[in-house]
Amino acid sequence: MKEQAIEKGKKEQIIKIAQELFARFGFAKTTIEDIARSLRMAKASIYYYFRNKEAIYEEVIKKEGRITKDEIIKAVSEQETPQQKLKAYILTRFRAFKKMANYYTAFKEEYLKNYSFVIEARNRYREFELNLIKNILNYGIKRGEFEMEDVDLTAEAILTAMNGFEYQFTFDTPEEELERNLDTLLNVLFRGIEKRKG
Amino acid sequence: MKEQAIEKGKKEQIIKIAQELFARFGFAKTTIEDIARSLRMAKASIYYYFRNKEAIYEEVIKKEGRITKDEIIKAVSEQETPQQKLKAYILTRFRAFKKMANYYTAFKEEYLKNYSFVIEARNRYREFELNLIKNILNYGIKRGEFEMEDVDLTAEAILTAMNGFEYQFTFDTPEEELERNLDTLLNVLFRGIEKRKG
Amino acid sequence: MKEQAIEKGKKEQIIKIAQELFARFGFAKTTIEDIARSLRMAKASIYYYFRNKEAIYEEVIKKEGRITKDEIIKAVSEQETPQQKLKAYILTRFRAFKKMANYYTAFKEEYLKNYSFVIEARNRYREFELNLIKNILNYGIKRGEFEMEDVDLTAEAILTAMNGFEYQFTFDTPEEELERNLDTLLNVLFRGIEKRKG
Amino acid sequence: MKEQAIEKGKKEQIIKIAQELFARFGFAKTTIEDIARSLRMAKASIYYYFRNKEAIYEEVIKKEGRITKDEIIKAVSEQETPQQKLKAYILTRFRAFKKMANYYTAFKEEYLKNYSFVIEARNRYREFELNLIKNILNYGIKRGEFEMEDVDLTAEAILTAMNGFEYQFTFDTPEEELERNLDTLLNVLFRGIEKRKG
DNA sequence: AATGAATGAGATTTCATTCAT
DNA sequence: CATGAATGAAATCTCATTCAT
Repeated sequence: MKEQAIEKGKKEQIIKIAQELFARFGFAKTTIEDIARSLRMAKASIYYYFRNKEAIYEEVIKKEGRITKDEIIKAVSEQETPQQKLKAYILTRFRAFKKMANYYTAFKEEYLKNYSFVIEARNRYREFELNLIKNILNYGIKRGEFEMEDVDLTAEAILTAMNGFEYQFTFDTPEEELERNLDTLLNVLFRGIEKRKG
Repeated sequence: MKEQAIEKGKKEQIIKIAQELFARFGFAKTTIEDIARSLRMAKASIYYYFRNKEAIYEEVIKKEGRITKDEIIKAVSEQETPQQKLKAYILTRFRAFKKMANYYTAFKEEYLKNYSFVIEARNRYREFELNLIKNILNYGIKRGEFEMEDVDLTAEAILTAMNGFEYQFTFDTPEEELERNLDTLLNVLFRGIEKRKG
Repeated sequence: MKEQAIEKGKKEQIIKIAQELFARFGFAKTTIEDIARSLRMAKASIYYYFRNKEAIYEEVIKKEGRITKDEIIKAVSEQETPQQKLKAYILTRFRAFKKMANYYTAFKEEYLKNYSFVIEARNRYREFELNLIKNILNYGIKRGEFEMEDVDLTAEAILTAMNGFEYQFTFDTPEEELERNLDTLLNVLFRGIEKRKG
Repeated sequence: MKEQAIEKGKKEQIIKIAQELFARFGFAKTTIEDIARSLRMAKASIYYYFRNKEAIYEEVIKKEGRITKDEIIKAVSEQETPQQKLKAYILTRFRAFKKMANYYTAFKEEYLKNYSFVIEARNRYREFELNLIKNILNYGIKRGEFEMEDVDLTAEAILTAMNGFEYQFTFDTPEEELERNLDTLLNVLFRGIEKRKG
């Protein structure tokens, strides 16, 4: 039972720390030195495990993507009604992104988009989310709870709105405020704001 | 009638170019050299007009904030119904952000938030938007077109959803697709997705 | 009358020092730091004048090529007989290469041949020398002093032999020894080593 | 009968690979990692067999020197006439150097000359060659085939010319072209280029 | 008002070498 | 024997900033 067992591998440690630092300071402003210092390693040692800075970033992005998806799938499947599923999806997504800041940021910063793995990740993720939402909507329609003209377009519109949520989290909005906000949003989503005639 | 009149001031030119470059490559990845080269100036000359790189950024942010607000106010006031006003607001905001990428990005990147002027700008802008939305909602209620439990919360929820739109634009979604998407979003916003019983 | 007048330009100074250092330690073993220190400049200042290390090397090679050719042309044209011309060519070439070690080395080291400018330089130079030798040989033939089966092949053979001279200089053979050696070589070149029958 | 018997010793394997790599990329540009990777060994394992990089190089040089000399001696002794011996010497030397690039390069690169074993090798080799040539020349004189004023100087001149041949091989001249070139060179060497009066 | 020149500080990366196992 | 891991030292290169003119 070595210490490594606890340390779960230097490579993972590096990814873990890098994840935090990239999230806090961005890719360009996080230095290899920063990462090494955080781990009490020599700068050169990082290069034993990773080809270069970009390679670390790639791993971070992939890891965050994997976890984000897993968490969302789990949370959604645990819910019964389509309304609850939608809420679980949004909330989990929000909480995930809060932890997975890099994943999110990678899709934003123009210069990061030069990296092909960023584009791929972003496309795959969009596909994943769109499918998830469509599934929930169809499930709701089958259960007679939802009705809408075009499922695909509605899914896209919802995804768009959801992306607004990520925006919020960058500012450390307290969890409670967010949940309240989310409820209102869902209310609007389910019932609209227009007066129901008759 | 100096040449400056035509050139509308070197300072403004610098801001203009910086705006573009920051938008494209981010603050950290845009160099003073880049800015100078684009203007066919010497790097050192930039420092005649600006204390440092950060100062240029500050001006860019302020300018973008001013313009964004102006454009939104104008577009909203030109519309008649609250629905139209909301649509105009979202669309204008979207188009503005497309041009004012820095304004938007500044609010995202963690390390940029160390700059106090970024925080201030972001707070002021949030206030501005929240007020605008509330005004539209109240206007809709007064006209008997909208109904909702809590105007403040609904305004926040809408703002949140709107932020999702900014997210989209980073990926050069074609305008037509966006407008269609917006219509669906507005439809959901106005009428919800839940089946109307009876 | 500025100091620069005497200093004949920092760029040239850098080339001059780099030329010496590259000659002494080779391209790989000469550092930018070495060059900067020799000039009492900051390392970064070198980069003000040159894009990178390779760019300095390129200039050094070009300069040495230019000077080498000029010196050879001058020396050869000052001589009257073809024998004297050949001797002048070889001797000047030798002395030039002694000073222009980089030019010579560039053609040797395998990894330097990755640089296209090295290949170009080497080809251009070979062409130059081959033409020069052919001209001298033809001149000798016209004057009735030389005879040979094939001028082109002979020129190539002589060039090959001449390249042997470069080899010597790397070991700081004293000039007098070399001149004596050269005379013997020329003697062999002119008269051969085979016994003349009859 | 261990596996080592087949592998003829790890040490020799290392030398063999190092020989190739040094030849291709030069001493400075060949890394221990390169050598290890080529052998599918760990970098650290190299240090079990060799004190340091320089020690590998020393062995490479020594090995190449040994083989080069052996091959030359063998080739020369197999020929009958002094002319044939000279040709055999030059051709074998050329072919040897083609394979033994390090041996040759070591004598060139300034910074390698800091290593005493390089200087020694080079001196011993020069002595070896000079003696060989002198022997051939004397043999030719005894047989009444050669005549020359000073055997020692002529030997040095020939050696010098021979060195030109090494220069060629760096550029992958095809064998056939080289042999043709060599014949012309030998022709000049034997009979000179001056017109034979009478 | 403008800039050429220069630089300090720091970033990424490379590599020979060591050491514990 | 062999090697995974680690690192010091150094190399290349970048860039915001300063300064003299």
